[in-house]
Amino acid sequence: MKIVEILTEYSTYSLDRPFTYIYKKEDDIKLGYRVIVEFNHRDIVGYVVKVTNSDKTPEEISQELGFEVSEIKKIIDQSEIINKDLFELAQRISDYYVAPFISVLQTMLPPSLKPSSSSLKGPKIEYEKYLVIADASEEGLTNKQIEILRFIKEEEKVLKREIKSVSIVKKLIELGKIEEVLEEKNRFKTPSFSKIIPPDLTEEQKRVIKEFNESDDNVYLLEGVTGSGKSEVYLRLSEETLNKGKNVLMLVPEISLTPMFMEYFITRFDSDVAILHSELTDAEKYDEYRKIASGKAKIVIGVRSAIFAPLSNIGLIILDEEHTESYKQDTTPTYHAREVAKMRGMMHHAKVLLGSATPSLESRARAQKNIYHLLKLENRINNQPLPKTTIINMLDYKNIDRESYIFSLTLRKEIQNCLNKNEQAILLINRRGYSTTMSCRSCSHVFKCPDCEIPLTYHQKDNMLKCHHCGYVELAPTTCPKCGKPYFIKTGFGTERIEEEVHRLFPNAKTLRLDSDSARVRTKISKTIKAFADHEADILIGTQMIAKGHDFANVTLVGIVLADIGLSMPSYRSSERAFQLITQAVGRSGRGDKKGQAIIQTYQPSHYAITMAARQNYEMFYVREMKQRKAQYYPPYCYLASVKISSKNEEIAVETAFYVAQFLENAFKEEGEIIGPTSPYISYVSNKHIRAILIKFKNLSLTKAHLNDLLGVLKMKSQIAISIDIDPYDF
DNA sequence: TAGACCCAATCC
DNA sequence: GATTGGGTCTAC
Repeated sequence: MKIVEILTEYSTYSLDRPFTYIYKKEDDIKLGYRVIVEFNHRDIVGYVVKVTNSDKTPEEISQELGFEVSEIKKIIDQSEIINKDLFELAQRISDYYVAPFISVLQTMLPPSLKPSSSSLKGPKIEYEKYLVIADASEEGLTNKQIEILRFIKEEEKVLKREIKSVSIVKKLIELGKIEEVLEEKNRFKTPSFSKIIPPDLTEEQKRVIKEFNESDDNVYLLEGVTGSGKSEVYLRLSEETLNKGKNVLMLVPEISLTPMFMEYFITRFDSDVAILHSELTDAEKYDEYRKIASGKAKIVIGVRSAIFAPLSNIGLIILDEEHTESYKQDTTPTYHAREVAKMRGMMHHAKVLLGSATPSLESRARAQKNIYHLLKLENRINNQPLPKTTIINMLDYKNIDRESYIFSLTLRKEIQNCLNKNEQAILLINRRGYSTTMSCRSCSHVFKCPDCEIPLTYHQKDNMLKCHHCGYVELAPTTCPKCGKPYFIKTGFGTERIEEEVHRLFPNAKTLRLDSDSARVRTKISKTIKAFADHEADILIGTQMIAKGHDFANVTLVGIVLADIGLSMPSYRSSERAFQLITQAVGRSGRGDKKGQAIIQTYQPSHYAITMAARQNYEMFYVREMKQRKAQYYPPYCYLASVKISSKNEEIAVETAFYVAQFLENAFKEEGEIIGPTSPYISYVSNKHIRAILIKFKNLSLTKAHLNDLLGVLKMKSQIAISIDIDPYDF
């Protein structure tokens, strides 16, 4: 008999420990298998973390442990779902981010494999039936049968469903002439492209590649202005890694960038590429995952969670646009792909390459201190000039177009010029939907989310009001629920409104819109990007999704409709975020032979994030912002951790938050600075009141110990939920 | 995390 | 007296 320790599928701190079961049957049961067990009157999925043999009877074991042990009901897997490396990685992540271990496993694995009941409904391996020859002798067969037999012999292996003569096939199988074999089917079809000859490298690129190769350092930061050819460096270094027989893991910040990189890799290398991102169906994810795990893929491209790809023998991990916030997960486990990449790099002795035109301050500061090896590309390819940039002060009436309060005179004129020359433009507005608020014209009633109490965004396309924080939606009303009048005011604008304005002012321009609303339709993102690249539209309107990394040769104008969004956000990173977004967006202009320009509309024309982004001057921004961070004591000068307390009952939330703050004050004393409790920017989401406490500290292991103590004390409390975020972004 | 269990409020 | 709802407890 075996004593088996399992973790339950429940991802909560109070259950983050093994539970003991027994298994009497002979079947193999090993660490890393999923099982079904009864747990508190319910069948759930468990994950095996330890198996020991025992001669004792169940009664003796129960006696010894002091509780009744029950039996494992069923074994789900025949092999471990993750390998040893990933298991160890999960432990490190759980430890670093103070997250329940099972929550890490659940984020690492595709829907079909995760230790959770939902995985049982997920797609399974799909097989395809093939026919092969078992006995090629033709004696006693009819001519028709011989025809089919010879055909299969010729082809060696034939898809069963492709042979129409079902009855003959059946007969041949009966006679033992041919037999069926099952092969796993891959539901994701990697597109094919014809191979291209790599471009010549610039002297700068050669120097950077040489420096990378000659160094033994682990982590590199490749800082290169937009258009300086970072992608080509990634490709060359990947090639060398593959030639050494090692594999490459490449992370991109947005789904919209995977097709581009996939094409780059496929057109250059013969090795198999696997893709992991949310445009894939669960079945496709599962197949790609198995393809990687079985060693069939040498290159993996994907977004944040692809850092968990079961790729072995990794030689190089690349994070493109390493500053991107989407690399940080904001739910438990609140991991950052860069940190995980570093952990994996250490474990595999793989080099980690972080690339960006606008590195995050943390990374750049580390490079400054030689923790990362700094590599620089200072010039654009072919010495293309940087786009000419104009900042438009929207407060100045002279700039205002009387026919449009959204576009300034300059932007409107330049869009027209761009269209006249048959060139393309990108308009960036970092806000989706039509209007940011909707209110009643007669009684001023503002439509708000019933669960979060923040104004609802009006979406014209489906005529609905949506909450951008919790996902609440309702049909847009025809009359005011308060006073019954049918007239409304819509203030503030988003992507939909810009698109409408463009149609009004430039009726002949063809437009495409891309934001996370379009991401709801599978493959919409990649299709839109392709359509724009093929010049099927003149103007692309979108959120930050379109600002990063794309290489559209015919784009000569980038308009940032309102650069201030984000600057007013209450976060210590808001300037950095705005600077990066604007710099990246400006960099989309003039990447081909034609000269590009960018127009930045703003109400804060002298804000340093905006002026320095306009000049694409990262170094000056870095120095300026580091001063700011030092003065206010924020990262990279310290570490941050946040504790969020949420409850349906506001009083309990507040009370607990004060208790937690006090507990942490006592624990840290001089070792850290406790801020709060505070009401976060959004303090009421999905019917829950939230309070937060911020810890600024230097000693990470000490902090984790204190946080674990806190969890120990708080475990028993009901009606409250607690979440911990290490290196939070929303403060 | 989610059901069982307990107690109190509420209904007819 | 039965039913419903909320809060608390606990799991191997």
